[in-house]
Amino acid sequence: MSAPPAEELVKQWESEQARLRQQVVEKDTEDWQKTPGFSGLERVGGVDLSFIKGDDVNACAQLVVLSYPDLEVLYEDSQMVTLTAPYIAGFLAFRETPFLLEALQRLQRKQPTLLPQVVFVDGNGLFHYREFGLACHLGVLSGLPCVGVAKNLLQVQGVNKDEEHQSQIAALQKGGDSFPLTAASGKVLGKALRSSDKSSKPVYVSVGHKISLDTAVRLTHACCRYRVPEPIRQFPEA
DNA sequence: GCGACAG
DNA sequence: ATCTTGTCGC
Repeated sequence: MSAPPAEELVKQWESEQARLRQQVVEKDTEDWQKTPGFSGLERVGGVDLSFIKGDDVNACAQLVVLSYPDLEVLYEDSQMVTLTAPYIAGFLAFRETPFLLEALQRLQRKQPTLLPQVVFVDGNGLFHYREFGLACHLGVLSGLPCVGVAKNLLQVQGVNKDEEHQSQIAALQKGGDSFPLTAASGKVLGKALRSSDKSSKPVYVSVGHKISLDTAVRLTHACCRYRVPEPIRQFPEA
């Protein structure tokens, strides 16, 4: 048997994204999201896959749950996994989601009361070529509210890393300041957020699932001690 | 040929 | 993603 050509795979993945895209909920669905201080929010999660050296097949899938607002570790899980799908920009979810979901399912089985009320994901949500990045994918498949936080700008739908963008970054004065990432269509796909007073390089926040963009940005800022939100900043060692 | 390319 | 040391500044 021969492996399916990459082109065929990509077509298949595109249609899968289009199908799941319809299930994304782009607004606040939880009570805690609607309060100024997120009252009722007690657990925030983060997921990530980390690699070693030049090995792009074996990775460590990690899930951490922190208390809110103290951001103390309540739960952590690390599992070595073997990846099957290649990394193709725009299709990160097909490579990582299965293992992130497994981690959430292990938690649900062992300590369901520790399930996070929102999950931070390394990568984009709606800020994506087809408005369905990793954070949306994981959100829809898990049913949990998810927030996408990317450390680098994906140049997509007319959003460019040009001089205008650079000057908007320069105008972010303090932690919490942000500016919208607007697609050619006019839709705001995400926001560039200065996540702390000390970091001049912003993070790129977008809706994953079951949360509004403004709430996602506000929550991200509330979870940042440094540039990257605590739940996805640094994970325990493998 | 050159630039872009979440993780 | 990951490889890597020092260095400059507060």
